[in-house]
Amino acid sequence: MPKSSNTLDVQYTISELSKQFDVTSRALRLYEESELLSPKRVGTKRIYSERDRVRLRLIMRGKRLGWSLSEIREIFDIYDTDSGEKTQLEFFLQRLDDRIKILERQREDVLLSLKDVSRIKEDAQRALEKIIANENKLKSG
Amino acid sequence: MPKSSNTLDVQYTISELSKQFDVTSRALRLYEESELLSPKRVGTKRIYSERDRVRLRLIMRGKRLGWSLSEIREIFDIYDTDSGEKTQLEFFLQRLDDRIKILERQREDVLLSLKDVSRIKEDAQRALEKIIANENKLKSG
DNA sequence: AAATTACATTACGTTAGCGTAAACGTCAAT
DNA sequence: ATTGACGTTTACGCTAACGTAATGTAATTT
Repeated sequence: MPKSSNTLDVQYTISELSKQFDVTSRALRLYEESELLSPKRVGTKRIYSERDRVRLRLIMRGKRLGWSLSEIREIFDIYDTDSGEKTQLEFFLQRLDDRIKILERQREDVLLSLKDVSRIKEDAQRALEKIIANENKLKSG
Repeated sequence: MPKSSNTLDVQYTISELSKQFDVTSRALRLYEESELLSPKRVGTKRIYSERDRVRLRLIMRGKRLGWSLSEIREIFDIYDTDSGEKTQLEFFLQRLDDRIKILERQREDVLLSLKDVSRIKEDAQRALEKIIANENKLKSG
């Protein structure tokens, strides 16, 4: 029976990954130092797995939402905790609830901002149309 | 005829405002230096208006979404631009579209994160319930 | 009068998140 | 054998967004 791995055995070099996500290798090394990524080594060279790629996507998402690296790590810790014990699970659930609250706040904030900005845009568009209409009037008149 | 002002003539001291929004006065002074707030002075003391309060709320919202002070200022600039000219209006609309794109990206990111975290929470809850069920079994058995 | 309170300015300190060399190793292609 | 392309570590530099004195002033309170 061949060794079957459910996680695809794809590999990436540091430059491949940095191109894919448009980050510098410096950043990738920092994320590793911050324990967000954990590439294997072949000699001295870093080899990133599919798992690392998935995590990097989550890192970038977190960054777009303004989270710090340590906040992102907290979330990864939650993902990883093997929660066999009851007390650990309860603590774990508490932290999840905290995160959800923050996310819901962010959702609200985004929606409000979108609303504001869209309103301004409509105003501006109307103003622009007025100017254009006026220009046409002058031409034809 | 008395001078009527549509904007309420409420006033706030720096400490009032900092308590209301739970920020330090140092931060408020920094926001002023960054041209996000523009309190009047009575002697040397800062007097904040209702407009400042509204802006501070927007600042805090922006911060929760991870925006830098200069990004927030960009938005305020958009709010403020008096767009009488066509070219200015067009430029203005372009920047609004940029903002909207970023916001929509953020909205998507928040929703994806909420989805992820909620799934993890459900898993954890199921695991916890299993443990509790097992405890009860042991007690009654 | 003395002390407290609330504000002000000035300026140095701190942390996060990288950017940017410098100096070196490794391997394939010319 | 040399040149590039790609990788490594080490380490100093930089900006943003405040924190944190230190010191001063003006108005109240005791």
